[in-house]
Amino acid sequence: MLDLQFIRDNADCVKTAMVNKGIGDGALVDELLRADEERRSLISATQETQTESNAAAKAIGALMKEGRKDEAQEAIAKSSKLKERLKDLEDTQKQAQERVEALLLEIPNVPHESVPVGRTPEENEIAFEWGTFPSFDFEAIPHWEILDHHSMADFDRGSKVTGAGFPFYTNEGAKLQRALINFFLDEAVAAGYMEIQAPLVVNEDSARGTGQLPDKEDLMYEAQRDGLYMIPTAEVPLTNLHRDEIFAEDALPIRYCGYTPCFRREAGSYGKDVRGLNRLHQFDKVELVHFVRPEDSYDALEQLREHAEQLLQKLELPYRRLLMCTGDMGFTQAKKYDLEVWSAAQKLWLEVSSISNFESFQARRMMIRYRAEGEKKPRIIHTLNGSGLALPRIVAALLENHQQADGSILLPEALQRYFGADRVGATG
RNA sequence: GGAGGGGUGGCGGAGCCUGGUUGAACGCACCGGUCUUGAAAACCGGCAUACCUUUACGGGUAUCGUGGGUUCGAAUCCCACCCCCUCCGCCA
Repeated sequence: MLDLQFIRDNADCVKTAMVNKGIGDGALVDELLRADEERRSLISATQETQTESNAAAKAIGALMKEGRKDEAQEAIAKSSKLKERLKDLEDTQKQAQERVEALLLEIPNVPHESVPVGRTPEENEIAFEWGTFPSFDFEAIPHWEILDHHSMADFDRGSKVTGAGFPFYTNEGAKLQRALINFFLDEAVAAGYMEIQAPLVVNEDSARGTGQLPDKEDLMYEAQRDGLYMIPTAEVPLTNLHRDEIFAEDALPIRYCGYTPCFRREAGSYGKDVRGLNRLHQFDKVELVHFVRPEDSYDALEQLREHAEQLLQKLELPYRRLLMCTGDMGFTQAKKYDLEVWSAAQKLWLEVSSISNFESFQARRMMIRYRAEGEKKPRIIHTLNGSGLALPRIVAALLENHQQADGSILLPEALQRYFGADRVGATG
């Protein structure tokens, strides 16, 4: 959420941001400002009455001590009346407060000035492309056929045991998963990230902290009986790790990496482009998270992006980098890149990483702060995260781009020692 | 799952039975100052967070796990929930 004071001072800027993000016409901002004015006047009124009441109670205490019972009784009677008024004021003030908070949660983050204004995915800026498309002297086979051919995954039994979108990985398929996870984690640790193994379910406060709640509850599987949510990404536990904390300045930056399965309901997304590994309810991902000082967050964003791109280059996968336009970047982000790999048989781009700077938007809600050298008041930090990387589509791209005429898949050199062989399906 | 104990400021730790200048003793840590050639010690002072208000200085309100309640007044009494610890049981 945004700083209320910031919205007060920059109402027009926030309205423009909402329009550019395609979230309403900014009328919400005026509504919020009105509600806030009401809230503040109610707070003042309540506090005045409270002051009066506190003073009265103190005076009664003094009278009782001195044994002046009659005077105390008189004061008590007077104070009781005050209390009724206070109760009413407190109730309306609380309502006003809740209203402001609810409205505040509906105001999206303001895009960074470098973000292109646009409404649709077509208006995302293709900022960079790397690698060349493979050329085959045979018909390129889609990854689901390759998986089947080498018995690397079992979708049918996954459907039987759990449901669509929950495949089993088998044989070399399972081993390839493990190889990729280790590769991604080792690369992250070498780049200075601390490895974390996080809980796979989180409570409601955490889901709210990173912005999955309210609004996006359809995204998550829920263990209703216990009030817990299965994580849609490791971003949720890794960022909430420091909820309600105040860092010393020299503790920053903090950089975490974590592997977790991710669970997404993906309600209503059935149809095309969901074949094979394109879109699953459960998938594996290594996530990268940064906690940084505000002045460092845009450098951190580029570092994060650079790290993720390095992984794709080491995997020898042609990819492109998109700078997301205002309309396609989401509610909580200030700036976001997507990395997409080329799927050589499907002949389409698959998103494998999403790298975002949230500035203070998440951290404010989670009250993650730091004390700047020589400053009394703690400041809100900036948070960022990025995938490094999401597995299924990487597997799809590896299989499709690196397939050989003999049906085997030649693995990129960086991955071979993790996989323990130079190719998948060596025996044909 | 059963029985008991406990959650207080950056940390430790009083206060709770017997409600009344207790936002909270005391100690440690930390910051500033005096002293000192320098340091240590000693001494003096400062040292939570959010919000409201004020041009500013300042003033005010709330917060002792969380949320309700009792009361003129709650860290202190009552209820619910969450978390931690010890013992027993069960179990990877």
